Amino acid sequence: MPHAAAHRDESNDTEPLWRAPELRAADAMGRLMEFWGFRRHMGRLWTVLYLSPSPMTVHELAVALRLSPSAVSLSLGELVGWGAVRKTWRPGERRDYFEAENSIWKLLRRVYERRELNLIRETIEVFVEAERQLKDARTELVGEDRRRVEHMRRRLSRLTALSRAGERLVRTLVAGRLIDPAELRTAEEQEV
Amino acid sequence: MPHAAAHRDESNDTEPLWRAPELRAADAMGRLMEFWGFRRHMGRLWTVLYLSPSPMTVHELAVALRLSPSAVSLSLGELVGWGAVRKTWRPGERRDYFEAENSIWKLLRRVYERRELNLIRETIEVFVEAERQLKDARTELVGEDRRRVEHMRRRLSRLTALSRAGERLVRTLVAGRLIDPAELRTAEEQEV
DNA sequence: ACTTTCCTTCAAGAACATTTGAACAAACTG
DNA sequence: CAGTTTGTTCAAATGTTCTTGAAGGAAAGT
Repeated sequence: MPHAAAHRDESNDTEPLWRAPELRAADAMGRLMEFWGFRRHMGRLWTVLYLSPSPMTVHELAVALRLSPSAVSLSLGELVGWGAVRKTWRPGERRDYFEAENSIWKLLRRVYERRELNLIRETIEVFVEAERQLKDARTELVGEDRRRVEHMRRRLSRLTALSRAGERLVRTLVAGRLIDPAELRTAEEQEV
Repeated sequence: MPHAAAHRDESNDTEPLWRAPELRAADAMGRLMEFWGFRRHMGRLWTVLYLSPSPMTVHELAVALRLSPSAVSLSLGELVGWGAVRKTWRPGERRDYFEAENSIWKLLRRVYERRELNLIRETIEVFVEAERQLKDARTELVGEDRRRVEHMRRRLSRLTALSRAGERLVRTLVAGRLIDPAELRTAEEQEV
């Protein structure tokens, strides 16, 4: 029987009743995750696993989301890398099962720590470096140009101060402590 | 003289000393903005305007960032739409000048209000709708399937609760009041 | 050892977004 | 009122990211 596997799939085309709402929720979360800078499919896959009462295989996920197994594998791998999904096994079976990390708070924290904090830090570094360059340039200039560069330097150091406030803010979030947005507001009001 | 304009540009290829640091800072901010879901150029343009002591024309911006005037015009228009840049005029002159909105806090607030808050609200709506669909499906099912759908419904309502907590959190941020990340943590721990 | 099943990797093709130059429009000038 | 300058819009070209099917490889069973 050459098309055994295919037949199995196609004969199973009586979709379960919950497929439609599952897809809707998964797509909504996919949109959110895409907006947050991840692949759309990562959010979709995670949601299906999160809603599922038991771990699922690549094939089951592919059927649920109408994706090719390779697409599933790709995004699933990334999710595992972020700790959003874990590989598990069932005693007798050989194939892999996947289950969602259920603590969203944990996930948020991990992403902010690994990704956003790094990005802010790198940005701050560039600002600081640019500020240094401006300082150097200033000594070679006089009159109009010098005043201009001095203005730029002041503005740039405001950006730096603001970014530092942002960094502190994210660190506070990750630590789960109270966040005061006023720090952002005042960071840009202070004179240099 | 056919190439008058071109000549004017090319003769002006002695870059001011501050061009390099300006570009670096603009690119760093562009990266940040891109990560935040805007065009890269929007961050770059805003930064150049923010650093500049006086409003600038489309042409000046194009030179500073090595962009075509059309690209500048496009992203500048979007920035104006977000209130991040304002059009101004000089008494005698005919051409448009652009200047940056300097209060970054104001900008953050506006974006969170207009964009992120909307996105969360739409997501919540879909979750609620999907939950309703599951409820409907539940009545038609028995045994294993019914338990499965009930599990999905519980999970989905946890997602909804969490999103609602997120929405409140953003609203608190916009209002400039103290944010308690613990609300997120506890939102997903509560039983339905 | 061979087969089967399952997952992953890869390269080609498709879909999508960005960038640009050209055409257009508006606002002033002589 | 024709001619310039300046900004915007649009369609074509370019570049980038996604998606997929085919090939490869690991693990378990025969």
